[in-house]
Amino acid sequence: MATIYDVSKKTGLSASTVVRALNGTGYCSQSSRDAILEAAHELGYVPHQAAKALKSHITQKVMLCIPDIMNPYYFAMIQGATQVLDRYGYNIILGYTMHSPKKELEVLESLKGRYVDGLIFGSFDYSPQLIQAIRDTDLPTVITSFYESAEEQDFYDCVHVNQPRAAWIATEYCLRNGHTRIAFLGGDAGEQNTRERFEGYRKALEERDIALEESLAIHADFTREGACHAFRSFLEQGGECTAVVACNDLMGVGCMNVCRDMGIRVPDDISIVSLDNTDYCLCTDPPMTSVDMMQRQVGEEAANFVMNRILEKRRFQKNMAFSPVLVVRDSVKKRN
Amino acid sequence: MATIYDVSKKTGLSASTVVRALNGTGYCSQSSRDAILEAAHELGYVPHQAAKALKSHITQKVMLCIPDIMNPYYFAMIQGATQVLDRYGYNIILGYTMHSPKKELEVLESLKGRYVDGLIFGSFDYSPQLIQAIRDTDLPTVITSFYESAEEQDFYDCVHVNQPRAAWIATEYCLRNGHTRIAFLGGDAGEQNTRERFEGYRKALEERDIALEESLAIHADFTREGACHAFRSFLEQGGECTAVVACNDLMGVGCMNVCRDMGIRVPDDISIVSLDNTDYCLCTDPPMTSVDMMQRQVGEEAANFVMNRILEKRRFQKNMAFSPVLVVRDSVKKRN
DNA sequence: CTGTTAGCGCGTTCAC
DNA sequence: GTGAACGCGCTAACAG
Repeated sequence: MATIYDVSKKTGLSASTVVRALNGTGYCSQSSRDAILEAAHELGYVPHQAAKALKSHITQKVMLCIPDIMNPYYFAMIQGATQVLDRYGYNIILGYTMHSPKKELEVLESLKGRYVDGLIFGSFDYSPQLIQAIRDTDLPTVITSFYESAEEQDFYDCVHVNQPRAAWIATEYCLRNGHTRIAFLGGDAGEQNTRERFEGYRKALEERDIALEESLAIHADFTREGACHAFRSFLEQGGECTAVVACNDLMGVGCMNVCRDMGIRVPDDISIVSLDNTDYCLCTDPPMTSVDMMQRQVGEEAANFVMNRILEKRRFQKNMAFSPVLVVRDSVKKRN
Repeated sequence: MATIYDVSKKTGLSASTVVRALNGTGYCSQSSRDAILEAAHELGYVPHQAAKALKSHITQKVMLCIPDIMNPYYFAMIQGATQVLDRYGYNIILGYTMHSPKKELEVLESLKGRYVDGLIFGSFDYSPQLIQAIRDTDLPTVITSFYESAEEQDFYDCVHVNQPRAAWIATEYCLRNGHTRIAFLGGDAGEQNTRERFEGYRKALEERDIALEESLAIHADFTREGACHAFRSFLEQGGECTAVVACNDLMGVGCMNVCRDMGIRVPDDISIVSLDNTDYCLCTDPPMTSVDMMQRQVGEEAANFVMNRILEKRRFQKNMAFSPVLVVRDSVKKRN
């Protein structure tokens, strides 16, 4: 591997001149610059990243931390973030926390090794402990959820989609179509994510003076299999509803699977709305009505925000909220 | 951020003793070790990755290069690779080549900056130029396809699934079920991936003495939208078939979409088999019969192979081929 | 068993 | 304009 010293030797110029020419920083005559650029090219010189990072504290890497790689929710986000970071010459390091708080803390701890310049962090559940761990990394960070801190914070930004509103939109759409017995299919009730979405569901019902029924809240685990199991149990135990709000597409698909297996027609017997609007919605029959959670945009803006903090050394906080958008397809029936 | 010098100062021992204690390399008395470990813990010492990499040439990172983040084909592969690498304390850097040969070369060029220890490289099309570029990185590499070189090679391994066989299995399954007019829905005919799969399709027909019909080979682009468009054109222009072998699930779903829109029943009117066996197959109605391409296993073994090269400094070549497995669901009808 | 020393490749003074 | 010299934090001889 060629170093600046090889270029230096080849051109007869000093190493520091080589650096100045290559980085376009400081004085360098045109002729020297030309000679250096040519020599560097011939030698296939590429700066050694570790050396550069050690000296300049710039790694050109951002960690993108997500709870679940197999969840399609994150694909568009990864894609959006990747494309923006790529424009800045930045690479993504994947942090995979496997939906585990313990693993999340481990990953954050490892970040103290300073191998990234910034962090985009997605979690299902922002505990105070987690926020503290994020703060301890002392890294420009964007979290893809909204976490209001008690204190004035200036170490992280929030780029997120209004979760309660997404569930509200889905529920309200069912209500508007004449449904009143609407089941809520969510994840673990203890997690922020599910709590927020449930809140939107609750609010929509309340606004229309429809009593919340404990038994209509079904808790699964954000997977298709889990939803199948939970929704089947619900029905087998005599649960009745004319519509389901599923907290993600995977669970919406699970519902559809159960309906098909049990001979229940969608949307004639049961209507289904899910949240996420991934490509899964286009595979089902009927195509599934879903609330777009703007994942690509979240990924893009999160990347823009970290890069802004990194490059401009911005210290004050910026938050951005996207409003989710209902995408109507054919899985909801109008009742009279 | 704490350094070994901080630990050194705090314990009164020299920096090298600190290193020996921390890395468990070389002599160090028990009492010194205890003092050092405690001090390191108190200071929250984490070794600086860039410094470590500069000195030891170990980055603890592997690049995983893929052509398309939104293609579900790769999710399981990423997941498999991530989990194995995680066990070794290695991180994944995502290389996203956007299905572009130019971008592939750019990414490989950047790797000369030595910011990873190894490379897992997926491509739709291994050109000699690409292979040369991979060789030029001089990095332990695994490609997720089989590329037989003219020379004896020792710089990369192949972990892949037998592509012609996958298409052969899909086609043969249709034939076994009495179909003879079987359409082939592939990607760009110039790409290795499509060529290989077409070869399996061709062979299956040949074995049963069924003439290959030019017009039954439909070329799209591996996306759902592209497949919709191509398959619809095929039908509208009078194309006739009783079965379709789609080169990936996305395209299989596209076919199903078209059939639904045109009032064609699956599998009664047209049978569909796809390759990949991602979760999309479980969303469709009927569930789609597909050939499992063992992506998780490919990811896992690819990771094991790179790690083996990195840690054991293995130089000779190892190749591993997985046989694809047919997963029968309900999208193929038996004809008599 | 421990400490001193000398780089890894690069960026940044600071003299010239 | 240019080059010499130093240090980022860590590792690996080597001498003690």
